[in-house]
Amino acid sequence: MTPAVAAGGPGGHGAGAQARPESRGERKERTRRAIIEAALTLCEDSSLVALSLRAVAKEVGIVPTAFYRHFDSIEDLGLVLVEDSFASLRAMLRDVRATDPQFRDIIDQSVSVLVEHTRERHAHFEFISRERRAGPPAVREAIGHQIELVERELATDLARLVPPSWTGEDLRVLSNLIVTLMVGITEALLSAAPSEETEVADRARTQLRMLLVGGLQWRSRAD
Amino acid sequence: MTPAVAAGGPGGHGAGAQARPESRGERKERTRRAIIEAALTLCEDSSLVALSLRAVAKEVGIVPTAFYRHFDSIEDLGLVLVEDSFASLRAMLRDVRATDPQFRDIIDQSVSVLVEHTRERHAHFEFISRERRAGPPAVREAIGHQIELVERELATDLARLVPPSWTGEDLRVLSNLIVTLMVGITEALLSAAPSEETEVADRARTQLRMLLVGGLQWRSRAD
DNA sequence: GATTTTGGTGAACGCTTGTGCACTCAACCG
DNA sequence: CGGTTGAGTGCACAAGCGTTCACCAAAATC
Repeated sequence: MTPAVAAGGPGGHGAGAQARPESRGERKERTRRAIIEAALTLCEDSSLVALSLRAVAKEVGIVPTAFYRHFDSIEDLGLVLVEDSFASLRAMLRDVRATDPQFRDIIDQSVSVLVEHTRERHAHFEFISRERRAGPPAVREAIGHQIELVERELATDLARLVPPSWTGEDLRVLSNLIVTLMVGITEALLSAAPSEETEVADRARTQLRMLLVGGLQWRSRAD
Repeated sequence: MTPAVAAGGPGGHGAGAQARPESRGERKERTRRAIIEAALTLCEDSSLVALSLRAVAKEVGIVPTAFYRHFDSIEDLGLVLVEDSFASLRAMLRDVRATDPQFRDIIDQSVSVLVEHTRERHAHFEFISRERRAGPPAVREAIGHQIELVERELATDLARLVPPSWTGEDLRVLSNLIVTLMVGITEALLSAAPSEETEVADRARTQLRMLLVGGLQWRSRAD
């Protein structure tokens, strides 16, 4: 028993080897998290579809069969990873929205937040970007669904920034355009060396400005 | 011997079993193509990193070891698939450029060409889209390099369409923006049901218009 | 304190995997 | 015609795979 779930890290926050009992539920949750983290790490340079249950188990330090106490299959695990990753993404969106809305330039702020979160939750963003197209069908679907939700939310946000003449369809088209570009920017950020990072970010700011100028003008001209 | 490379399909174009000799080189090329095609088909619903040499061999109808007569490894095969796929993409770009340049709307034409080629070379475009992020490192790099080349070519094309005040940097930023959007549109097209296809295409046209209006105006305003 | 629950164990199964090696036999070439 | 070449074969191996099953011991429950 007692799996080698190192999980948290070396220090923890209690130096003394106090070793308080730790309930069964806590322990289970701990190895569960360890499995999730191991999977995220291991599939980083391949894909979920190439990830083996045994490799995950070995990384965590449990026997392969113990895996089934937590997940039915790798695909099942994948769906949890989708949720986890989109939790990160939504945390980022919250940060974006939290920036002072009457600040001179929303774009500068948003890109900065994106850069920061991409660096901090690198594995999560890479996971989404990779499995969105290469993952098992169910995972691909789940990711697609989540992105669509984000798109819809952005559309309602945009409604407050554009002329009232815009239709819902117009909003969805622009929203989709922005999300598509943001995905592209994020992917560029992910495969950029640390030194190229600010270069990519600056380019992204310019591009978003180009896009917003066009998006807003396009419609008001067509009225 | 005599592998079961069905390759072409049932009918062929010569009904009589004339069976002319076929040189050794021809035969080798034929199974080589069969391997490439089989790999493209098999990794369609997973990824190169999950593709097994044996599965490819079985699909082609040869014994696993015969694979090595043509490729060193799956990754080696992958690099060939990259070249093949980008041959398709470049054929598309040629078609795009071939559309009458003084035609009223380049965008409408370009999207139509994109839709057509995406349908026709579905497997190639899916391959690029998937392996670009999920493939073996060498494959990812090769794809990234090819996309960068396309980006540069587009930049020189754009130079003839924008005010002469634009710098090379401006051109590259806009080019990158357009390519990023086109990649996004292609991916939307790939995962769209046939019935949604024209809807995605219409949206794409609107988005490209938004983007070009913004891109061109943004710079002339900043002068 | 006795009983049930349950996360983790370890051996075993039937497959698939990549790769090595000795082989065949038809196309090729001198 | 005789010798060489090389695409494809067939077997073998060790390693890895997902999954099964009976089992254990500690936590949880009664």
